[in-house]
Amino acid sequence: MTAASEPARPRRSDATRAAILQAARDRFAAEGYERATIRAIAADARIDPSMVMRYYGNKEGLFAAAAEFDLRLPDLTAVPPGRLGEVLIRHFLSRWEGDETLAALLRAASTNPGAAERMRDIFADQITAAVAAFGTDPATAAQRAGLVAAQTLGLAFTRYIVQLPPMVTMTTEELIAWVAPTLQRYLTEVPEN
Amino acid sequence: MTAASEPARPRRSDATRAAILQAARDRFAAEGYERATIRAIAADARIDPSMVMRYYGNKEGLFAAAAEFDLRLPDLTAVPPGRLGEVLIRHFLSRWEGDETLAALLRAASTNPGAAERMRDIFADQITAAVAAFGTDPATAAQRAGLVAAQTLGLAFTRYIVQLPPMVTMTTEELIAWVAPTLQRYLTEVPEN
DNA sequence: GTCTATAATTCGATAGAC
DNA sequence: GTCTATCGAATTATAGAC
Repeated sequence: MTAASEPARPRRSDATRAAILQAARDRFAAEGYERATIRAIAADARIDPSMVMRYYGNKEGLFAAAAEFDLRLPDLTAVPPGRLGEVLIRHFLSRWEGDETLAALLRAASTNPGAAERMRDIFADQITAAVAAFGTDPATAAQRAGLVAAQTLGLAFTRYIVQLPPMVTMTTEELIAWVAPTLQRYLTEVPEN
Repeated sequence: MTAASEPARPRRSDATRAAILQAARDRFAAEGYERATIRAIAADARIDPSMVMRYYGNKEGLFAAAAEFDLRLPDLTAVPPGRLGEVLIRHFLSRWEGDETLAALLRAASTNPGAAERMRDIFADQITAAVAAFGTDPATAAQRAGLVAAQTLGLAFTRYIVQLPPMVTMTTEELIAWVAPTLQRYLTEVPEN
């Protein structure tokens, strides 16, 4: 048994696996879960479709591997309290401009239950933890995190998926100027009711 | 030629057509465009699959007919200027709670280009017109409309599609209290940059 | 108007040679 | 590790009987 504990030796198939994952992200991001076919992904990666099955078992396993995503949220306790909203939206925009994994998740989450569950885990857990960590009113931390996710995902959905003209045209700085105060309020202000 | 101009005489097939459209909305809303099959829709409507083809030509035609949607935005010029955000979000929530057409559009727009185009038309045209009508800074009217659509669709996406727990749990009044000030700012306040 | 039968594709997944 | 061949199932869409 020479397996299970050799992180040092790169397998020869690692390049193939990486090519498959990259092609899978592209296809899932562009076409969603159902329309992205294993055959097309394999063709993009210049390998045989059966290799995809061999490495990832089935289509769901491939998606699970391709849709791994970490928001990489910064430590909000180290941010000046008045600039939390700006830091957050700036981070989100830079995090997913140029990484199509989020687009793949967004498109797939609309129709695939597994993808929706992953989206719940990512946004609920990671944002809730970040929001709860810096301590505004623990009783409403989950609500605040949900609202941040709603505004953030709405921006991504309209800008990258539906591509509403004004949302596509705006520069990132314009978006930040508009949305930062919204997130700031969701994070720090006391509800009115 | 007795056709083309008899809006008075109800065809005997109208009940069938209505049943098909209702079943189509249900399926498209629950499963998205690709996974909703004509066979399943026909079975729900208790008719033969070929009838769907006969009435609507093909799957895209069926979706186009089923996804007809009007936001029915109120006349914003008749609203007290300080309550625009609240009126808008309250209207949105009541408009689509209980009408699955929006859910069908949201799910389908993620993967179907035609559905995305329809979503652009609805939200860009209808909201832009409503925003432009009451006259805050015409130069940024399109941006404001886009931001309203982003926050609104993000709410719908997280509450009805992805079903983030906090967004599902909140009551409509809680949502209104949180989101109304956001829309109010997008509609009426001057950008900071 | 309604249904049967089926054409024509396409897909995920498997078996097995090399 | 890689590929060929193919199965079995599901889909949209069509042709045509009644």
